[in-house]
Amino acid sequence: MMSSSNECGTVFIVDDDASVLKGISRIVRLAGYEAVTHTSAEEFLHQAKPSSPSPCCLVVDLTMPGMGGLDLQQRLIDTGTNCPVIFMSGNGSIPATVQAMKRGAVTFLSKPFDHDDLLQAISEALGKQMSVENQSRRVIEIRQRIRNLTDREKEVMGWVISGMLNKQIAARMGIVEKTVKVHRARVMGKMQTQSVAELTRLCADAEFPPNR
Amino acid sequence: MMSSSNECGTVFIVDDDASVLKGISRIVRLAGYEAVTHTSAEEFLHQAKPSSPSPCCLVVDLTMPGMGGLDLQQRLIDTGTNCPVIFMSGNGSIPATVQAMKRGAVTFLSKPFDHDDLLQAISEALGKQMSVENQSRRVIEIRQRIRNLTDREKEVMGWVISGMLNKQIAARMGIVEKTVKVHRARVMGKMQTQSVAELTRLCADAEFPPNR
DNA sequence: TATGCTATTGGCCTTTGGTCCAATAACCGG
DNA sequence: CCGGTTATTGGACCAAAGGCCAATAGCATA
Repeated sequence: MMSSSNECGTVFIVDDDASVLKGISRIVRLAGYEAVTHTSAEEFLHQAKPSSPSPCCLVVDLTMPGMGGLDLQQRLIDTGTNCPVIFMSGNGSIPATVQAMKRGAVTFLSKPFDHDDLLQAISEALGKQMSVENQSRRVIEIRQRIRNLTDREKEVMGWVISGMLNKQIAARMGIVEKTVKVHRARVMGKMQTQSVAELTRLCADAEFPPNR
Repeated sequence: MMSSSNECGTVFIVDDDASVLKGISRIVRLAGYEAVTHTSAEEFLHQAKPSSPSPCCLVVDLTMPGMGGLDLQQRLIDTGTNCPVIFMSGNGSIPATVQAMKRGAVTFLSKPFDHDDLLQAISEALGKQMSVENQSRRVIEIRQRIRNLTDREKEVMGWVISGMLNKQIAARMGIVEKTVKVHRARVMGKMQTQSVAELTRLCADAEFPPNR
């Protein structure tokens, strides 16, 4: 449970070979990371808990009985699990490497590999994870605010960030300008923005599109 | 000079083996693309003309006398040349594949490869090229408008898209509000925008940051 | 020196945006 | 039927943004 000293990330390791798990686990722990091992992709999927406190990444073998590394990676993508993947392989093929990298793998290590290469990949993965995680957290926050808007308010916001005047918005929505002002004010309040510029950026980040 | 019929893209092919050039060239032309061959990376760099009319991509061998495929790819990146790269290799290594993909290669084909794999890769590359090119064209357009702004106008724009009021901007710049209004009006004119929301999006796309 | 561009400011007036207080109406779950 | 939420509108008022016309000053280049 307790890692060595400085808690700077969790590394999930998945390989059907117990000795490999043991070896990599040792390397990872010595570098100050927490290591969690699994002997199959299925086991990992059942037990893995999403990253809450510290960033994490996954070191996985390409070929395993049952679900392989590529399948696992695809599964993570499908379930929206944001966790960088580092591949290992004894007899990896170029096509497998291409596919893994296309899907966003951090790197693809051929066994046997240098310990430093692994640690460097882990460092890169955790760094990437952290920045993506930060961005993701922000987007989730913004979307939460948007969910607190009523349909009418969302509609008005869409027009506002498209640069329409209150008068024009009112015309399009078939209501009076005064009503638009009210909705607009509520939008700014709920979105916690002080200006249209800010609001525009928030919506862009949350992929909330302007109305045509 | 004249390609077969439908001009839907140019494929630059670089390989030191003339027979390979000939073979691939034939496949590419039969698929309706224009093929341009070079026997070395150096030769390509000297003679290549940037894409003006039709989209283009590059099919390059990994290992060649002199500058290799990876070196060529790096060179293109360094010079800001936006051209998708497809790698070919007879005896490619995993590390080379990883590096190529990390730098944005479309794919990495092991010789001998299926003709359809190559054509699919080319199709993907040209599609990518086109969308990137469109986006890039837009950004260049916006930056051109920004270049037409005077320093003072740029400064005001930075404050405007950060959501500041004219009064606040005036205070920060040590000038009168009236002057800010004038600059602001010129900014909206030169940037061809009708609203702060629009302006904010243009600046975001052109990576022109709001003032702190 | 003259001309042109830029920055700066003033006044005046109109349009827009935003706030406060208040009120009506529809709808929904208890 | 009542209380809570949402949508809607009104009036009064103030602040902010923009347009139009005009003017001064510094600077660089022809």
